[in-house]
Amino acid sequence: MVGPSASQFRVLSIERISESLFAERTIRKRLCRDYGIEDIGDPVKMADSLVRSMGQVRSCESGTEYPQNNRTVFRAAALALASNMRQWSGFLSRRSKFESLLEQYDPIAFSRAVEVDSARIRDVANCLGGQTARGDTNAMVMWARMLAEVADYFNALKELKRYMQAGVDGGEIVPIVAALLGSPRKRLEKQRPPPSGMESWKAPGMGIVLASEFLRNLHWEAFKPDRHINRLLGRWFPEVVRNKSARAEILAREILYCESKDVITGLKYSLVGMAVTPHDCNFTKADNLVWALGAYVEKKNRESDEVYWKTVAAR
DNA sequence: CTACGTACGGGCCTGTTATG
DNA sequence: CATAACAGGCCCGTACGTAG
Repeated sequence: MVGPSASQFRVLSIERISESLFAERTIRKRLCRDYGIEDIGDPVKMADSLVRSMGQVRSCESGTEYPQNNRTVFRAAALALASNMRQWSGFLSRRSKFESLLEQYDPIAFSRAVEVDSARIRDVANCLGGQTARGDTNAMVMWARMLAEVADYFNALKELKRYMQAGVDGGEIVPIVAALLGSPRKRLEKQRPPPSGMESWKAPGMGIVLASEFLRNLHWEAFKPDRHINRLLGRWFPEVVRNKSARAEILAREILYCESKDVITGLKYSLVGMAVTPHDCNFTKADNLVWALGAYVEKKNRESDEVYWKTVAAR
């Protein structure tokens, strides 16, 4: 094996990423505008604000803890779908309208409203905008109908997680559940059927990527394997990608009974992301910052040779 | 044969980036 | 400056593969 000795390995440098995110004036201004954060000069503190503004990391000081009920689940699903292929900052300006159209994320009220009000689906789609608006809206309706039929989806999900946990490393469980919700295989569903009221564990409108976003909205720590993440991690940590490849295949095949390239790739980059996150940083924060770097600074085919990692002693 | 799974390509249709 | 090309995630239909 080439590279650093076995007692050392490379992890993301949150400091370097933060500095690079806010180094250039125009990009700094755009990030401040898009996420409503203050330009206070200190990139590490601004990165914290950015991550907090993305709303997926549980913050200890604010007491905005959501109850573990179907409304919370519907909110997490709807926001994940709302993030699909659209500029988040644009959505934020229409968010309150979106929330009233979705009956404040009450799945029963929303599915009833859709039955009664024939224009509701179109209104939600118009509110979302973008190429996937119709598909995302349809998926939200399916989520609402599904949740209206299930007593306690959140708890069912926790039980599913506990069941899937067997024979799996701690950090691997969230990507596995995301992959399962994205493309559940029949064999697995026979083994672990969905709660009564649901035909399948399939998360409407979501593959492994959006399902990771969904779980993160429920404050499950995850690395969402989207295109920016895959591209940058593949560029920065090619040896880790190679190392995780076999593990991702085993998890897909033996745990999920799935051979899909999409699922294996998604699992692989989730594992890579977690492996290169430093100890003092949670996965969601690292993921949010790498994503922002990919979306705003290190754009596709125009990546710099900046070093975004550091070498640390083995765990 | 059935049941199930995977690969692949087209469609969606807009904001961003490249090209004339 | 206007126009063309592309990116991005998911769904669907089709073709094909494998196990029982």
